Amino acid sequence: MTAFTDTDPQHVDPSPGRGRPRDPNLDAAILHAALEGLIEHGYDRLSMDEIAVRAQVGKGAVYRRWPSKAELVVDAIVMWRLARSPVAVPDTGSLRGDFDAALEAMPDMDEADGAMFAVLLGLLTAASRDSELTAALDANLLELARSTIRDVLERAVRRGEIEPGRDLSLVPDMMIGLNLLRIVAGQPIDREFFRRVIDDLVLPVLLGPDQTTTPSKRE
Amino acid sequence: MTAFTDTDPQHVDPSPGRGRPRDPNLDAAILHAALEGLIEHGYDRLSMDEIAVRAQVGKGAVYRRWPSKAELVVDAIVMWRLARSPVAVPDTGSLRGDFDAALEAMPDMDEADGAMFAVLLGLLTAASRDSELTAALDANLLELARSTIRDVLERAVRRGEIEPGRDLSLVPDMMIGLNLLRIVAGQPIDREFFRRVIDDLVLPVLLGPDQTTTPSKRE
Amino acid sequence: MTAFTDTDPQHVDPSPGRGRPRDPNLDAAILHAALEGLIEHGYDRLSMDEIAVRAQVGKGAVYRRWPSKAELVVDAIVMWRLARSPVAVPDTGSLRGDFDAALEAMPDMDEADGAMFAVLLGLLTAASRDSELTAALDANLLELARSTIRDVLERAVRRGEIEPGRDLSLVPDMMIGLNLLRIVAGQPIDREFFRRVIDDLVLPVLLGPDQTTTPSKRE
Amino acid sequence: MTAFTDTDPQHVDPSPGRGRPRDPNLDAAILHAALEGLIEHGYDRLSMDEIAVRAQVGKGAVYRRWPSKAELVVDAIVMWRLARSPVAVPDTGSLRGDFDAALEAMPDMDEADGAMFAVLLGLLTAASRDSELTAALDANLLELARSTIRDVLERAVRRGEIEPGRDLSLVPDMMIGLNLLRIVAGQPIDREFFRRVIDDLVLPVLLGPDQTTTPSKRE
DNA sequence: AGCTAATCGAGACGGTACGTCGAGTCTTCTC
DNA sequence: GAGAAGACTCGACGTACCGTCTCGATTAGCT
Repeated sequence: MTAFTDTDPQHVDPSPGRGRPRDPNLDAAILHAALEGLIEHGYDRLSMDEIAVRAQVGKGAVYRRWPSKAELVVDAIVMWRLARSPVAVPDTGSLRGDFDAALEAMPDMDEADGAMFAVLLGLLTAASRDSELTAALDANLLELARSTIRDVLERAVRRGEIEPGRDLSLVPDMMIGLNLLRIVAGQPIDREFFRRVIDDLVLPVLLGPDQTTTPSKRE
Repeated sequence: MTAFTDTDPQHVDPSPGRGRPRDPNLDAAILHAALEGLIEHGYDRLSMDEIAVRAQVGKGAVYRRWPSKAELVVDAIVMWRLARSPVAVPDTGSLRGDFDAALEAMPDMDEADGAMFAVLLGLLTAASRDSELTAALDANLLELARSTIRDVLERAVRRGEIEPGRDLSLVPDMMIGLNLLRIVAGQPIDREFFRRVIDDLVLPVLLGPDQTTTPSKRE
Repeated sequence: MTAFTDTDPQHVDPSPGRGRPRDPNLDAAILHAALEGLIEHGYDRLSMDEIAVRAQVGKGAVYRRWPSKAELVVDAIVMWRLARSPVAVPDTGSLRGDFDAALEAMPDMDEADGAMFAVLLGLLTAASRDSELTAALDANLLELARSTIRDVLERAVRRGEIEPGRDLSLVPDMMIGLNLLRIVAGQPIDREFFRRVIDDLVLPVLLGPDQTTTPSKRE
Repeated sequence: MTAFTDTDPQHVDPSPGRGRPRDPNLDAAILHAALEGLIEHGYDRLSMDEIAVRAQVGKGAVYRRWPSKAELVVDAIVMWRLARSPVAVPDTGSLRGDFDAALEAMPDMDEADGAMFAVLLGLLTAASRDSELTAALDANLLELARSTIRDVLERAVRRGEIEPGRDLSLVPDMMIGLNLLRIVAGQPIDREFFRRVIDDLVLPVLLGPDQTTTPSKRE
């Protein structure tokens, strides 16, 4: 189940010599069919038969590439995610500037994106029983967001805007977690919300005094 | 589909008088059977037939009360949540004291709880297409956690520990969101983690200087 | 299961003293409802719930009178049968005259009758696993027809039209069997057919020479 | 619903190139499983699930071939009937000799056959609402018996044993009808009964004087 | 009049079968 | 060999029906 960690969605091409080679167009066709179905029906109501029909492909071709519906759908979402954003935030010279730049670069959510978020959540949770799937999603989606934020923070530390000793490891997760909650509650993730997160939570944490000098009692 | 918003899990009693009334014991029996099955197998592998057999009940009795597996399971989880904790945090006289008390009152997660969280999350996702279901889960589970935290914060404001003008509306969601993320990632929610959230994020935000006096530029 | 042999469809009225007496109107209402449903849907598709609703009666009232759907339907058909024909063939003074009279007295089959025959057959066959039910149908429906024919034959024997020693026991069954076959094959039972049966089969058998003097070899 | 009239029980093979062809072994396996269950439990108590399990087949494979339980069972009975007897009666040189030969060739009814007859009858009834089904049963079962008897009669006419002008069309139906009645009444169809039918009814009709010269009055 | 008991309509109950649908595998023929 | 097509097993789904049971509300006879 190494599918998710590969940048390339398709799996090993075992013996490149003998026989008819796989049609590379089919990978994309299947992923797009999965994505469309996902947006229309959600994970549960999406059937592999429908994906195959949509992609004008036999079910064999699908299962030759992905071992299960769950994993196909994960790859479909990863593809969607990768195609969506540059992810890299430019260095503007200041922490707040970086956040402002990120906000401005943030794409407007259209309807499909909203549906996609819902689906994504669905996947995360459907995956919660399957540790490999969870790990894969974590690596591909959550880590992607985490590292983007981490980059911004590290630059600020290097600039001296943030005290060097601070443990900032929870900050990215805080931001991601808040977004997750918005998705769960069915609320939109827009610039307005993001700005409040930055102003009311992130900047106070980063720029405020270090509270760890007077920690709560430990047992 | 007003089922979820009722405190009482069973639905409308259409014409009270005519005909044999529903056996109220069955509601509980079915919910418990659903919960047991949920913990053992997870949402996908749980079958309505099994629930009926476990509860020593005909399938008709189940479908007379809940129109689908998903909605039954939602109610089962709501019941589980409600039965689990009073959630009220005692007033210790200080913000940090309240948090410490909450940490200590926090129940140890046993295996069933872990499974339950996973299931719960699974449900959130299954619900993401059904706005009523989402709303119900939100109202019953998320709001419950939110209000608990809000109480603690409001007490601190009244005591003068937190500056009165601060917008604290995001703080509860921040804490909940971080937990959600842990669940998604399959990591445990233990006291250690919670303490870090409080020390590294919550207290700095609450007790630090108000950053909103120098907000990021607004377009 | 003495239901079928009673002229009166309802069963024993055990203790005529205490308690509210059964509403005698319901017997007929239920039987008619059963009959209507039978004609509309056939035996299999007819449900006890529907009968109860049609008769504006609780299911309890039905099962208080008949122990099962099969037996209710049998009684419904017996009722229909009894209400339909005088059955007695007048003595015209000659065998052929009696048959002619029977033919003329024979009611025209309307559409409902056709459906009824089909249902009747259905019942006969549905009953074939239940010996008591079979016996009841036999006694109530087949024997009714048998005895009518037997009367005509016995009169002819007394008149001397038929040789006294002949074994005529198969003749009624022959006539009934031919009708049964018509029903099975979905063909109408009309006067034309009946006349052919009488002319081509019954009269030759009754009036022809006794073949039993030269029987086929017995092993 | 042309299934029943086909000699071959399975239905149309829609496009005989594309896709995996239906496994022809399954047709037989399912039919035999149906037959076994039919004999053991009768029509009502026979379940499609049991048939599928017995045949080691998924329910899908059953419903892909037959649209309902009733129609599967009809085909199962047709198969049973076809496999049972060559039905041809040898030419012994005389009418009575032919009948004697038929009697001797007549297989002893074992228990399964008795059950089968009952089931068969049950099917006729279930079929009585569905004219196509009725027609199919007629063609496959009744006509088979009719033609066998007709052969014997035609030979006798050719030999001159029976007057050439006689309308003998009712004779086969008379014999079949009597058997049908026996089945309905739950009585055995044995050689003794059959001999009485031949001696007391069939031979008198065939060899006696033609009564049609003095028919009953026509209106 | 009160008491007892069986009735009534209504509808919930356990159980069981129905016919459908989905996941993942296998098998045919064609390219 | 890969490709489309579609049959295969397995198992859950939600529905419908049977025959029973349980409500509150009648409706009699008996005290």
